[in-house]
Amino acid sequence: MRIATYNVNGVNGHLPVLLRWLEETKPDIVCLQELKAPQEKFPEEAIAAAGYQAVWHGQKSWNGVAILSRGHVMTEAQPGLPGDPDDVHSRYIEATIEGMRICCLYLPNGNPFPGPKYDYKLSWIKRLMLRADELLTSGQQVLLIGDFNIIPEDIDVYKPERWVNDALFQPGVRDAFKALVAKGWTDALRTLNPGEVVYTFWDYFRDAYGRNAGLRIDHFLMSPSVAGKLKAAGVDKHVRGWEKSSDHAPVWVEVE
DNA sequence: ATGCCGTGGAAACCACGA
Repeated sequence: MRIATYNVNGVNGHLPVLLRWLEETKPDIVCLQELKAPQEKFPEEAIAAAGYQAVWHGQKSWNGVAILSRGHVMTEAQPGLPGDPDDVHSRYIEATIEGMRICCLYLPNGNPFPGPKYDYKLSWIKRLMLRADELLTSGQQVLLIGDFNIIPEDIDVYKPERWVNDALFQPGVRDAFKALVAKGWTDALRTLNPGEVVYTFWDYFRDAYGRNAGLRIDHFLMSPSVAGKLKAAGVDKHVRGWEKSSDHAPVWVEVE
């Protein structure tokens, strides 16, 4: 089974690229982030015509997340990350597919650092870690998937020294990612590509993609029972080179 | 060293992204 994640940077603005990629790679499960569309403007019909059932949590202008399933029953969809009833951002949705709890997340960017946006990022991470603890102790098969807006290590950014003041590269958020791994979550891309440069995002300007000046910020974290079935992981890097592409590339894993 | 590009929504610019 192939599971993928893709920050689409506007699900309607980049719909042709999304549909082309779905047709080309036909993943079984897809997590989408940055829909940038209100609930009623999600392109449900086009996604259905491509063969996918969908659940989503939209928001006007910004954020927005979705889970797509191709030929596998999707149940118990639950939007929202617990822990703060005042948080109105659409950044999190869970659903169950084939016995796996799929958690699709779009973690706050947090820039500029320091500041209230970075504080929001830290508080959001705290809530995510509480939910992650719950899911891990439940013993079920769980995947935390999406745009974490965290650069885990120096190898995950083209020039680490340029990112030391950036919210994506602060010790505070990198330590949180490390803590999740230490608790038993497997970083699928890093585990299957040890010591290799693997990017998932390239800026639109300065020909970042052409220069391969990228970041690894889209991640799969797997609970032990799923990690044991992990067979492959990679990035559909060529999609970033398509006309009218998102600034992220799709990322995928294969599980038994 | 830097939103240099791009999206969405409102208003012919602004907020936001990483």
